[in-house]
Amino acid sequence: MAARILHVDLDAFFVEVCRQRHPELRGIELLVVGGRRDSRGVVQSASYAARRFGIHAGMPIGQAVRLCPEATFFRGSFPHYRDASRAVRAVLQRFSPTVVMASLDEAYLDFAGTDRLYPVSLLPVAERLRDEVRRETGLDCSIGIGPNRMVAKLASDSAKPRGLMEVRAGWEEGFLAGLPLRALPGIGPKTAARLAELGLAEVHQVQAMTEDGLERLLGGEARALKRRAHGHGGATLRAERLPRSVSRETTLSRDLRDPEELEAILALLTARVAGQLREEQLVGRTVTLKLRHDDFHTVTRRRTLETATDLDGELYQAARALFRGAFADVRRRNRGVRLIGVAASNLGVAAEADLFEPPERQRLRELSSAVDKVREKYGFSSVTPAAALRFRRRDD
DNA sequence: TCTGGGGTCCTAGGACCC
DNA sequence: TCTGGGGTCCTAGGACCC
Repeated sequence: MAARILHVDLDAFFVEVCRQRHPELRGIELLVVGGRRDSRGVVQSASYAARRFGIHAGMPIGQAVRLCPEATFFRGSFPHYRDASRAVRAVLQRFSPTVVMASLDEAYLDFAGTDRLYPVSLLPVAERLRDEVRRETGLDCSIGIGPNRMVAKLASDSAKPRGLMEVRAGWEEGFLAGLPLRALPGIGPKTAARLAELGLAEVHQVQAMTEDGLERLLGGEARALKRRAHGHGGATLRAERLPRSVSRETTLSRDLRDPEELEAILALLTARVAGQLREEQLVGRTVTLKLRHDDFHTVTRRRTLETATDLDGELYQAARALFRGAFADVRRRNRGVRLIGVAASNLGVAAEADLFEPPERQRLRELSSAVDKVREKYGFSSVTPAAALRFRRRDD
C-alpha cells in the first residue's frame, strides 16, 4: 500500500492566534510575538510584514527591536495556542483517521490506501481541507503532499504561505535536487557548516555521489544523509507514544546569585513538573537539574531515583540536592545564574495503587491530589510550595 | 538590554554483570 | 604471559526541531 502523507502547516500561527484573541492587534501590520520589548527572550513568530525587516523565529527580541523599532511586541498565551491547535485538529480528523500533531502548528495526515478514492492527486482534498480550516478556525495553512513525511513537510515549506504542493511518488529526487542541504530535517546550522567545509551545500551534490564516496568524507553519517537526499524518510505515521520527559525552565529577568532565591524558584518549577506528571498520569524516575551561568555556560546534573514518582516533595528533594552540587560550581566560578530548570524523565505510567506503599507516602499522595483539585479550580498559583514562599513574597 | 521554552534523539564513557 | 566481549544502566553534553 503506497504511503501518501499530507503535511499541514499553519501560517504565522502564533501571530494569528494573538490577533484573534486580542482585537486591538488586528490593525497592526508589524507584529512580533514571543516577548515584550525588554524581555530576554526570542521571537516566537512574526507577521509577514515584520519578516520583511529580517525578523524571524528564534531571533533575540532585542535584535528584532533594533531591526524594526516601530513593531509591536506581544507576549502571547499558551492556553490560547493550545485551544486553537485543538480546534484545527478537530477539522483535520474529519479528513483522515490518522492525524498526528507534530507541534501546536503542524500536523501529518495519513492517506495511505486512498488510491481508489483519489487515484491521481490529493490536491483537491488538500484544497477542501485548507478551506474548512480557514472557515472554522479563521486560520490559514499551507499543505504539502508526498510519499513520506519528510517530502510532505518539505513540500509545505515550499508552498508557504497559503499554498499547496504535491510531490508524487517518483518525483522526490527531482524536487529535492533544487534544495540546500540545510533544508533537510536533521541538518541544522552546525551540520550544514561542517558539510559546507567539505564542499557540500546542495542536495543534488549528495545525490550525485556514491555512498562509498560520501562515506570516505563523512564516515558513519553518510548512509542517513544519502537516504534523505534521495527522498526517503518517514513512510509511516507512528501513533503517539508516552512522552519521554516533562520539564519546566525559566530564564530569569535578571541574573541571580542568591541560592535561597534560586531554590524557591526551583520549588515552583518542580511543582509545575509534578503537577503535569499527575495530570498526564505519569511518573518519572530520573530528575535533571539545569543551570545556565550568566556567561551562558550551561550544565545539567541528573539523578535516577529508586522508585518513579509524581510527588512534589520527592522530586524537589532530588532537584535541590542536584542544585546544591551544581551551585557550588557557579560560586567557584564567581558567576550569576541566568536560567534554572528541572525535568523528569525515564517516565512510566502511574500505577493504580500500591498496596505496599508506606503510609506517609500515601498521605503525600492524598495531599497532592487535594492541591491539584484546588489548582484546577483557582489556578496554579492558588497554592504555593512553602519552599517558594520567599520568592513569592519578594517578587510575586 | 544578544542568545526562550518545550521537547526528541544521539553519543560516549564508566560501572557492572555474565 | 596485561588486558574478551556483549548487554544494560547511568550520566553529561550536544544537535536539532518548532
